[in-house]
Amino acid sequence: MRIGELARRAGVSTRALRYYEQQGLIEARRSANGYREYDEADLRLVMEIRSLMAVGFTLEDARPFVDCLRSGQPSGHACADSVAVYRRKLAEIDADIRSLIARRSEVAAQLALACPGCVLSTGGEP
Amino acid sequence: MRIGELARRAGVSTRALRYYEQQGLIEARRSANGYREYDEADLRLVMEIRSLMAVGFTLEDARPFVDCLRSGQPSGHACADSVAVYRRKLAEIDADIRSLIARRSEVAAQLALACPGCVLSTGGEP
DNA sequence: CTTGACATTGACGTTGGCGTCAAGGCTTAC
DNA sequence: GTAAGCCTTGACGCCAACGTCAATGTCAAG
Repeated sequence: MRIGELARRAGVSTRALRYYEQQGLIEARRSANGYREYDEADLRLVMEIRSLMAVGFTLEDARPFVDCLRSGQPSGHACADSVAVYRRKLAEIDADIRSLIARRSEVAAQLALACPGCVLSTGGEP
Repeated sequence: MRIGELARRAGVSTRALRYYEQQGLIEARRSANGYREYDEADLRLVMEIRSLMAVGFTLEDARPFVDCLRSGQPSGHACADSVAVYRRKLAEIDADIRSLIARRSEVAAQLALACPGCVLSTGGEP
């Protein structure tokens, strides 16, 4: 398939696909007229990238998963590097959550000073 | 005082101060040679900005607080606009926390699939 | 033949909050 | 006079992940 079809099927823009290629995440063979040609394996790569980005991974974070799939593994998280990224991202997310909770309490305290009673009506912590 | 002293006392760069001025957050009168001249009130403005940024506010978020102080209020959160920003930011932070927690559980689930036992050793949620 | 839908590369724009030169002017101390 | 240390404006760089435009090529259908 060509880039437009891959984009539609993967739910991304053609620009994004060219960008992924530029970043070395995906490759395409070229047909005689210079058009990129993709197959079903490429679609799986792009879907893997998008599902990882959907949970907050960067393209660099996604790279080991893509490499894993391209190395012939049936799933992107079957490789040690991918698992390492999972663990690192989990730690990052935990740190972010802790930081946000700390900020929340600081802001809530300031709001309580500025407008007693306002904090109670905001709905509280999740 | 001139820009260098204000920068030192506020703990910011001179570049940051010029940027705040460009964004209309602070003003400076000019001495005969064209140098910016600041007073203690300006120092308070900059400290207000920094303390807000320290808890994740953008410069735009800080604007109502600065306007409040410049209007003669003794504290930046004494105005209705400031309180509104506090409430909005609290809601934003809450949404961010919820989103991060959702991502965390998705990533943890993927990690559990990829490497059973890994999740338990990461320390758990905050 | 031409229209239209596809494709190509290249390059600039976006967002926020500055960092980092560049090229020069002012002031004071030696 | 000259070195040091302050200041000025202007302008490009950075980070991610593309969006968007430009100018052009390809190909099947009418």
